[in-house]
Amino acid sequence: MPENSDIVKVFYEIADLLDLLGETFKPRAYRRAARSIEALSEDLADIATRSELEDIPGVGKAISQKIQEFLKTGKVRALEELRAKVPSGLVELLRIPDIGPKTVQKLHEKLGVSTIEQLREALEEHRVRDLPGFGERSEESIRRNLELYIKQQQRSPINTVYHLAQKLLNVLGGLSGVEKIEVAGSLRRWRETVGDLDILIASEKSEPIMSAFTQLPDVKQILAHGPTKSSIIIRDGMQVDLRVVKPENFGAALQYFTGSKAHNIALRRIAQKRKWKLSEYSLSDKRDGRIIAQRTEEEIYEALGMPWVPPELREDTGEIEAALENQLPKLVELSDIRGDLHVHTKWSDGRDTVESMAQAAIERGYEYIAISDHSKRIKIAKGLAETKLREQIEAIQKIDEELSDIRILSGVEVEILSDGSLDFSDDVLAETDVVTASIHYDTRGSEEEMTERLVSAMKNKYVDILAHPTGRLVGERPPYSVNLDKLMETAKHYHVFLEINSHRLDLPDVEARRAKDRGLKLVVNSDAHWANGFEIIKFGLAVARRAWLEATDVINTLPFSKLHRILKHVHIN
DNA sequence: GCCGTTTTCGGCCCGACTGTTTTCAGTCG
Repeated sequence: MPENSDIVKVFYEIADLLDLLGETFKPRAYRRAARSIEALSEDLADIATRSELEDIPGVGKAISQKIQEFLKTGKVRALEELRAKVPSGLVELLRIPDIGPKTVQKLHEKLGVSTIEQLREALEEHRVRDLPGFGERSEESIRRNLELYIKQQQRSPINTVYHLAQKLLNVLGGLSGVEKIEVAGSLRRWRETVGDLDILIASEKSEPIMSAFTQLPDVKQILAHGPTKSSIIIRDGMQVDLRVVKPENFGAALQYFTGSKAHNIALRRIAQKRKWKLSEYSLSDKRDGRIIAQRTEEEIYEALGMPWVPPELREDTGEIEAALENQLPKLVELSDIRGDLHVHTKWSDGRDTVESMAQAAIERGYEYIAISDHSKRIKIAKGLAETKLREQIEAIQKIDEELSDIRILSGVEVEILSDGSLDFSDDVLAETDVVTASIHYDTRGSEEEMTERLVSAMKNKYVDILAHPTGRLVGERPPYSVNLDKLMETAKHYHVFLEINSHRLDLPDVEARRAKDRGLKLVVNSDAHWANGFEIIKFGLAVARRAWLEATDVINTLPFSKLHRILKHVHIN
């Protein structure tokens, strides 16, 4: 069964090929359709069955037909025809920074370059500098960009970039003349990975700030250095873009640089209809240049007829329509979170004791935590055998009685074995308060096998939570093959809560949103392995917010008095 | 190729920076 993402790839490739053939507007149309489809929470096949493909924004007659053709045959003839017209390596050349369709065309027509390898040769033989409109400098720039492309075409997980950003904000925020400083871009939207880091500063004088920025001790390469906009590569390979604007333009600039690109394009279309234009400086009247809004994001959104849209939602996946109808969700916030149901201790592979984890949770203002150490099958994580687990349950009970500020639940992160059975028998599970099931080993089964394994675990009458349901670890490990629709259906039927794991970012935002759409409740857990580990909940919370989740969609926003009623077997004392 | 509170034809987001030009094209975000 073809997935939406397969047809998305087809349309992006068609767009690239049309670019290379010199088309201007058709590529945009295909990209717009591709983005719309990426945002769907429903299978194209189902939409096609209802003959509603053309209701998708950006999808008209021609694209609708191509979707149907793809669903039927698994191919799109128009794509095959385009591929036949364009040498196969050219599309990859477009991936190199600063090389666009026009440059690729020239490289191919004048120099016969159609692959990365041929480009490298042409650069070595200094043939690129002889192209019309090119010179020594542009040849050198292409050489560097090619190196960059080969070395690191990767986005970094948000947790690593987040801390780098905090450091840069501290340094740059301390420069004289800086009135305001904010991160923008995908980091402000809390995307799970970040390609480059965007920082925005409000100041009356930009040049000194730009000079200081490009002379930071960690700068490895300066990509651009203008009076208001500069880009650098810092030592660990991350690209950082800095933009300085006047304080009165800060709102418009922040809106603009936060993106996403798709969100901004959609906003501009709305502005355009009113004969206005929206730029990084202001929202203004096209006819007389009158400024309508510029100082804050709130003013700009309000002028466009909608409330301020939280950055996490700005992906053009329905948030603008919702905002226009005043139907934005009231997103779950950190202050809504009352506890954490996935916490490890020294008993298995954690670093700290039950007491210190409880103390750290109290300091965060939590009402409850569940200690859920690994089960015996996971030897590498010192998984607990039955006797150890029983000892731990007793120990936790004691500590729970001593500490009046918090409830400590006895939980377990029980391994789902290869055959779908659990690492503990039911009578052992029954002694705990909350059971979290998950998979850590033997993850290479087929989609059917992995799905069946997870489904049979969820059918166990003691399982409350399925932890990191897809198995992915953002930036490191891909998900296992699993049918998430089936998984969600089962979770709903057997009252299992799917986890958003703050360390792995699993479920991913898109899937968490689908889960909500299906009426499931989720739990946002830290998976903390030491006392300072609770703070990473902010990354899981960001996933929840990007998934449009409200407090009522997240069970660990409930007070304990209500939470224990929806878990299957909490022992109340 | 898509779309419609000026439109079923004629538009399609906006501006900074770079390198090559001598007024601009290409790329990016």
